[in-house]
Amino acid sequence: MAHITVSVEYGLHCLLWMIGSEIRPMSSRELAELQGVSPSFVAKIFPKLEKAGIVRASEGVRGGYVLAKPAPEISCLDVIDAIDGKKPLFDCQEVRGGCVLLGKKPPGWAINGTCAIHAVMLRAEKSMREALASQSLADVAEAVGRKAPPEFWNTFQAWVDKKAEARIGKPARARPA
Amino acid sequence: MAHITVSVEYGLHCLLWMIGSEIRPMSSRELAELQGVSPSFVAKIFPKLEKAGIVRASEGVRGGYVLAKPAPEISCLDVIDAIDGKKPLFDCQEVRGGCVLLGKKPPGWAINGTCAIHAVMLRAEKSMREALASQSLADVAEAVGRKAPPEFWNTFQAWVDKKAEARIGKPARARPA
DNA sequence: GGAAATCTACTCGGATACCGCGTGTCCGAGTTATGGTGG
DNA sequence: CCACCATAACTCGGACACGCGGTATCCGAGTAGATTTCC
Repeated sequence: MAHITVSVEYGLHCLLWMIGSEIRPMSSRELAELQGVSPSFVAKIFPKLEKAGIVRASEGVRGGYVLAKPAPEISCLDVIDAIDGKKPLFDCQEVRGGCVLLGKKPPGWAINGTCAIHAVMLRAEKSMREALASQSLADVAEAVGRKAPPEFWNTFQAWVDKKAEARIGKPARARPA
Repeated sequence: MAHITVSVEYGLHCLLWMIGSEIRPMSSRELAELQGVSPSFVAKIFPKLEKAGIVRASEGVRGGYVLAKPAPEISCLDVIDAIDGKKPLFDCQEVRGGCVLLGKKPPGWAINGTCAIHAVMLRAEKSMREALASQSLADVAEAVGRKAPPEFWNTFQAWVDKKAEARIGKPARARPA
């Protein structure tokens, strides 16, 4: 298990597919099927992205999710914090205050301010977060687009259109009984 | 639970206490008692530090651990990797290869090279590791020493000496039967 | 022919099990220093 | 007085349970669209 979870990975991949599809919402089921991952799991991720203001949900038979902001304004860090909940790199246990030499009531110099070890971790965490914040969804999408051949996007668009059409024209068919 | 574990925290705190005590080894029990943490847990950590070449173990009744290198040559990153085992920040599941549009045998352009999302994570991980590698045990110890009053170190030395004396003069007393 | 009601299938959203890693504890093997014993 | 030996307590080192967070799944509430029916 790594610090950045699989949920974040799925979320980022989904968001990349959603770029350019701001008009026609994509459902969590479509996104899951497209990538060959568990639909239930993907469905669990998106409510978090919606609460964070990264995507906007629309309900109903032709509903789904749409990016709530332009891709350049969504950073990887935003997605990570939205899904994993801003969990810290390091959880200081305040060991310094438990030293037997300090007694039950440690003096101020021992517990005031930030623990020196914690400070190192905070600096490292800041570097990490800055690196993640500097990369937007658009940046990542551009890197992906540089590799895929142009024809692939036509194939993708055709797949989306086919799925969109399959969602209409079926309801209220001949009554079972 | 955070990415950097409590084991690392305990290990770093112990190593800080060991600086300057290169002659008289400190046992894992002493280090635990000094800080008011579980002796069993501390004892579980040190074998990893020894295998990584950070500390040197000596056995027997007056045994214990000693820093294997000068404090300025031990970085926080060394300790983290030694205890937590160089676990990555992000574990890429290669989602890109599972896209249904690519079929069972994805073309080379889709799976060659590093996944774009993975690349972002690797850059962030590199930044984090560099920040951790730039801080040595000596640096952290200096930050701690700047806060503690000089008298405190005398108290600490006295405590160590008392513990060292308590370890001798007891074995082989009058036979029970 | 037009408009309202109904019905279906789809959507989101949260609540519920399973599993693996980290935390915490314990016990066994080996070694060193001590104290006594014999020469 | 010196060298040897047995003893005991301490050390390290790895193997064994408990609990929490992440992964994966399922089911219920609500909504938009299409069909059907009635005027």
